Amino acid sequence: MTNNLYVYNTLTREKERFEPLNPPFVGLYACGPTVYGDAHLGHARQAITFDVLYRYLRHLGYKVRYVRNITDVGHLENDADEGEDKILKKARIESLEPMEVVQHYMNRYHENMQELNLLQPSIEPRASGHIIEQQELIRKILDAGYAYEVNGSVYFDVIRYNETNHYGKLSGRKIEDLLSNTRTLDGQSEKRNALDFALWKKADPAHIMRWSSPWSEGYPGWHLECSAMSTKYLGMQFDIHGGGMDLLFPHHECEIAQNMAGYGQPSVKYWMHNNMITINGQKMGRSLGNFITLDQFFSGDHDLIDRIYPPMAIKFFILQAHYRSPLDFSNDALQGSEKGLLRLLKATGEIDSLQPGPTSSIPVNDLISSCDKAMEDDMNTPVLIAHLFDGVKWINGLSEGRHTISKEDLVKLKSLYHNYVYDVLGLTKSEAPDPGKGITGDLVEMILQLRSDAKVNRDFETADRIRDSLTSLGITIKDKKEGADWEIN
RNA sequence: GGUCGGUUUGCCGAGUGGCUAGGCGCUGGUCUGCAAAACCAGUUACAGCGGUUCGAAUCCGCUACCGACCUCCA
Repeated sequence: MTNNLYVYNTLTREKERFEPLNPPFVGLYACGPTVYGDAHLGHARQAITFDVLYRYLRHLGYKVRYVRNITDVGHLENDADEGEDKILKKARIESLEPMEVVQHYMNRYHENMQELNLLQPSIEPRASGHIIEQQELIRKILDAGYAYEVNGSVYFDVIRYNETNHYGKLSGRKIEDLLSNTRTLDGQSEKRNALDFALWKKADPAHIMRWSSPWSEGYPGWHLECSAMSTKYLGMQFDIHGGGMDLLFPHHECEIAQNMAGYGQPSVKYWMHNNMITINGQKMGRSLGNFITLDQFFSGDHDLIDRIYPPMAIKFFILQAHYRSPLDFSNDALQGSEKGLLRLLKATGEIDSLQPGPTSSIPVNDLISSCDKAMEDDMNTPVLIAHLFDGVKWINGLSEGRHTISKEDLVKLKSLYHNYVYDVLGLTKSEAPDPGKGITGDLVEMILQLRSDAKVNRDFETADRIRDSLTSLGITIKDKKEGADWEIN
């Protein structure tokens, strides 16, 4: 199988030709959420980025196993030996069993992902279900001499590892710099070095989430689950590992170290990272408290949001920026995206009703190759979308008889839009609550019929009065040739 | 402080040496009883200074400003 796909590999900081280890199979692992709160716009970007990659690889003909984990064990609030597990904290605040918290937010996450029309991953492993695998990896790392046990906790020996490997090769750091910049935190006495990170933590008496192990009753370290689960489901070596840029260091750096130490080989061929979403120029994040959840977008229930934004508008907004660029949230930008999306979807739907002619007045093949090239160039969705908009002008022109298209080209054009708009980008017509049903809809239809009658009688005064009244009620009339359409604002 | 990245037209956002990115907005037009919607057209910017080059938003240097990571974070 051949392709011309190039992806930016964080490891080499270059765009590299994508060549799977075992074609036609592709292993894709993406870091999913820690389920202790509602998903926000940043989660959407991560999920959308790798959903499009998954869809695109499938479109190219690969058989992809897409693994996206759910972190349900919880991490500590900071890297010291104290702090509180986030899920535990949430459970305490909400008076729930930790697994109730996990289940609740996991369900909500899945709902949001479905609303964004994302495909379900092939496997969605949970950290809590892979304690044994994680312990086995700890055993391997201990046996290899890259970890040590202290008081029932096991730590990764970064200094030792760095003697034969480069700790920091993914994030472009040198261990000397890291050492000189490490902050002194309390409670690090157990570690030989501040850079060392936990593989297993002994649980203090108040810690509810705990499992038995050869070292202590405790819980796995913060970076271990991804190493253990990616290996279990994708093998010792796999093609792509993705996640948000904020996971680059230390999370992914630690993963690399764990895999090298435990399995003796690098696990990932291409590391891909999506950039952050910013709000007023600053990263949107849970720890910064400046995030807007997806449900808040969908319901319009947030001070910074002017109105309701349907899931597809959010998705299109994200796709109109390249995944490696930061993307700044604003109401204007979001509203612009929504309008553009409607235009694109409308034209895409119109292709089905186009009639072919003897010849084409538009270069369909050029459009196809431009679209293909955009995606091949590190999944450049904004450029792809720009080309699709060029085609929208043509489609409209075809509808209005300003252009002609051959039968052969029409088939190509149709499959181009279906492939990219629906299959690869995963856009759908927004499933807005249909106002055309129920008594409200019937009433509006009845009123519009009265107006229509008035128009036929050239009683425009009455017709306009009806329109003005409806407008003041927040109902917009859209007169068309076939009759009036309407929508509630 | 260290490392990395960014500064593009009213807004969002592509683009890496010469050719209009695109979307939204705005302006004009077509259609329509009028308006809206829809469609069409127009809307040429690249932080500052210096350098390389026949030619730079695009390469190099400096300055200013912004951000990310360095602690959990998509």
